[in-house]
Parts: sequence; C-alpha cells; structure tokens
Amino acid sequence: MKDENPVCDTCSNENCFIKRHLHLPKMQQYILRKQTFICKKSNSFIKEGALIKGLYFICSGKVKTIKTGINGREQIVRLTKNGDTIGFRGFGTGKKYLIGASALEDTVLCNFSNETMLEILQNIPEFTYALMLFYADELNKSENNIRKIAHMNVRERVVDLLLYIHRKFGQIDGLIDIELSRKEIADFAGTTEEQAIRVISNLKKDMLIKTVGKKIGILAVPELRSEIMEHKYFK
DNA sequence: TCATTAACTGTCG
DNA sequence: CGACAGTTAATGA
Repeated sequence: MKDENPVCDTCSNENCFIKRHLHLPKMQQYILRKQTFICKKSNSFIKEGALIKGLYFICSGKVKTIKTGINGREQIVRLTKNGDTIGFRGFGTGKKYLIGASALEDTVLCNFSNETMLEILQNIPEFTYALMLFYADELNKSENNIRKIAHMNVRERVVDLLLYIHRKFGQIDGLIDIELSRKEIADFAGTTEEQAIRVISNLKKDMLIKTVGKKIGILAVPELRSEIMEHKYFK
C-alpha cells in the first residue's frame, strides 16, 4: 500500500458519498485530509477485531466484506464496488471492526479518519441526512438477507447471488464483470465450495448460465428469477 | 518440466 | 447438505 492523494474533483465516481456532497463549500476542507492508498488483489485492508479507523470509500476496484464464523468458515457479508462505502457499521459506536474487508481486484481506497468523519457529520447536515438514509437502506437489505439464508435452499441461494452480482456489476460480452472464486460464491451463499460447484454445473446443464474460466455469464435471467420469485416478496 | 492451485466429481454419513 | 478423497486442467516458477 502506498500513499498518493488524487483530488476528489477529478474523480469520476458520481455515486460516491463524498463526491455527491462536494458542491457544499464546507466539504472542501475535509477532502484534503483523506488518505488514499492501493490495496492489491486478495489483500485485506480491514482485519476483524482491528481498531476502527474511520470510513473507507472505494475509488476504483471491488471489495468483499467478511465475517468469520466459529468453525473458521467465512461468510461474505457484502460485495462492493467503486463509489461504495465500507466500515460504516462499526463507525462511531465500538472500538473494533466486526468485519474484515479484502480486495477482489487491485483497488484504490480513500480513508477518512474518525475525527474527520465526526466533524463532517456535525457540521454538514446534508451529509448526515444522506448517510442516515443509506444506513436505513442497508439495514433493510441486511434483514432481507437473513430471511434468504433462513428460507432458501442452496440452489436458490446461489441463483440469488448470481442475479445479484449480475445486477450490481453488470455483464460484459455475456459474462458478469466480477471474478469470484467458487469458494467465494460458496462463502456468500452460506454453503461449501463443492455444493456451490454442483449448483453451477447443474445450472450449466440446464443452459441457464455459462462459464468461461472463473467468470460466469447468465443466459436466462427471467427463468432464474422465477426460481426464486416466491422468496422475494412478502405474503 | 515440475509443482502448486483451483475447478470439478463421486461417495459416504 | 457437509466432508473427504481423488482427478483434471490451468498457471507459473
């Protein structure tokens, strides 16, 4: 990891929290204090149990956030891309991160310290309000995930994940634009690598998806969606 | 070329 | 559905 400090004004992440509030005059002083660094693929930059060090914003790249279970198995909690925020769960409350985060590809991150974040939140109501809406939305997603893990079987959870990354990261040349190992797919779907591989092979046989190396392409979104339809809505 | 890693398959409890 | 063993294919030192 090395230090640089690109300026937010030239950043192309229009959906970044910082970028979206850059038009506010008060914001200008704070962006000068951020620390930008590069995290190489498969390296982690937040360790579970480490002291909280402010908030991270992804400038470019992709990141997974994980929680380690009792048996040493990893549960992927969230997949994030450029413009997303990481570390917000423990921010302001505890002293330690309850999650770990590592790069899925070479990633550029911007870090704002606890002190800087505190000042921003106290001085810029527009920012604070937007962050609150973001928290509410994240909580909602998280509750939905609990329901999914409880009620869906392995095949449905893998299908759900595939549709999710298809929507979030998009497809290029018919392949989803993210590289997840089969183990990582399993960690997200809450199952083992072998089970995830089986589901993927079966979906391939059914001509619903295709694979090229690690990458996966979705061939039939509506069909896959109908498989998990009953879980998507409340009755 | 050999060694390591990841994807995949079969089978058992 | 998870765990273990074993095969195959790709990668890279």
